[in-house]
Amino acid sequence: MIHTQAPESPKPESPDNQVLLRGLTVLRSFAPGWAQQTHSEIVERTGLPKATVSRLLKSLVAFGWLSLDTDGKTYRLSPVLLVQAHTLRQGLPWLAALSKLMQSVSSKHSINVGLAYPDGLSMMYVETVRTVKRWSSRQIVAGQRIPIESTALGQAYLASLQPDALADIVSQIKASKAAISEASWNALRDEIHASMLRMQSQGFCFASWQSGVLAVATSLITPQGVYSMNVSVPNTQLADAPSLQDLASVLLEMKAQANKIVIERG
Amino acid sequence: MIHTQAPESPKPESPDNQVLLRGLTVLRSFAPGWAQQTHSEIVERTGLPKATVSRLLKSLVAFGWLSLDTDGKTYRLSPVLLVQAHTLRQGLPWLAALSKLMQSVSSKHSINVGLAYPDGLSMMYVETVRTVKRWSSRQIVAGQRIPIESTALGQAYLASLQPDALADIVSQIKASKAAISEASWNALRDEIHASMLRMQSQGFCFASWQSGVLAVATSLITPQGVYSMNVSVPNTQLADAPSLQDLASVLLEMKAQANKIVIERG
DNA sequence: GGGTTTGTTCCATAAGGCGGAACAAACTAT
DNA sequence: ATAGTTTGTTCCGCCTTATGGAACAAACCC
Repeated sequence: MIHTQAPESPKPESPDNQVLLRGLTVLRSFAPGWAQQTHSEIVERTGLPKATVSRLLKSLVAFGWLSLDTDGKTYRLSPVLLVQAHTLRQGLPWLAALSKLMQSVSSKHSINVGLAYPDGLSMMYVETVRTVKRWSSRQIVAGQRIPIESTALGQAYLASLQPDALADIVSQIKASKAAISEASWNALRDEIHASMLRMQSQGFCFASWQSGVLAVATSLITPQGVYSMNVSVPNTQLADAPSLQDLASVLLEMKAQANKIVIERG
Repeated sequence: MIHTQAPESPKPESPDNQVLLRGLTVLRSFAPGWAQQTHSEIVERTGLPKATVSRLLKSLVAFGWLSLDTDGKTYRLSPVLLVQAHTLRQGLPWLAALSKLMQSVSSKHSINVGLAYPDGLSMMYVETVRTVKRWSSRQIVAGQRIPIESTALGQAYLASLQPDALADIVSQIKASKAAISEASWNALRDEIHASMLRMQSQGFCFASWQSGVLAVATSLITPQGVYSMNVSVPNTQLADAPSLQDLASVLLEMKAQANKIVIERG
């Protein structure tokens, strides 16, 4: 039905489920920073025709995936989505036990602990435990995304990939960074490479340029895919601040126990 | 495209967006207790034809809304959904401040505090704060659903409805309770009625038959719809346990402050 | 090694999605 | 008030693409 498309159209790829894709695209357009949108904003952000968006919005509201404010203009995701989030967590059989482990590690060492999952070129936090004592400047909560290429969390995931998959992601990253200079691109590339080696030899990795925070991360392989865990502390100069080595040993100990949990609760 | 439908089909209502509806139906079939499903389970639970489900699953995985386990058989919601949940919360402008309020109330009085939103015939927790001290038997987390008609939380919501909307919901509840006796239905009906009167006169309500827990609730009206808040404690016989009146006054005080928050952050 | 369950691909048919344009309604600035 | 602008909905003929039974393939299980 791609009436828009140029007439040549040599049947490119997958003629699959236009309507569904478009509806989900609208749902996706509600991303962090765009939690509420009007019809015209959605039209602009998705690039879909006015009439189409109008129809989709009506359906999405009727089906209970979007809700309309009392002003009759502002759309936002329906709170019912939280049920899905709840179900999702419930379906990760090892998550409950791992979450407890993360909490005990966090409170024992007064460090922040996070579990993340890859999402495109980002890592997305699935579960986080912050210590109250050492307050971190940025709020870190489940669902939040951070760049994949410049964080320990992301590099730990990259290190788990097969060479071809890695090459694919790296080229995507490069494409997304068209603006940066060749030199800093090379630096980034080297950084990633070094992290991979460190993962292989020592089992963890860290990203040197995360400002204000000292963090190490490692991967966690589950039947549901590759996740990534980190521990971090604000990068203070306090005397009792843990060293990189301290963090790494805590992390590796936690990883060992996490692996056991994942295997038990498959 | 309703090839299935009986041939009469006098064009009943809305011929709107079949594919989208069906795709979302599949997503919805991942409900609490059904966090992971195979193709055939989905076919059975949704009632859709095999071929259709096959196509939809392929699309939903490709679009990143479902994920497939490494066994190639088990589908579950993609962790990326947590981004949507995060966005959703971010889009409730008053939620962050209200959450802080809830936490301070909870820790000050050692009680559990909850915020919920109606979802069909259930109330769904949007935010919960449990005290560590008095441990409640049931785990209460965001996304969890509880019946609307037999809880303080639900009755507080019902009390906010217009008469016709209320009648509609009540008849739905009755329909869903076809099995119960006329007598206990009448008892339930009276209970709801009494709660409504209590809401109007005193501003809060409670449900007497929630076992093991003493809870009071009230409504919270926002530009995004009517929410419902409760405070509760395990129903112990301890000497220092708060009375119903204690809870109610805490709740009403909290409601007053919550209303201010909602108005400020509209 | 036959029978059952599970899942994918085919294919002719026509249902239902498509989007430009016309229309309606709500703001805004004179 | 009034004209112009922005925002959103409905119409409608065209035709793409969703549809589901059936055939097929694969895994599973006595």
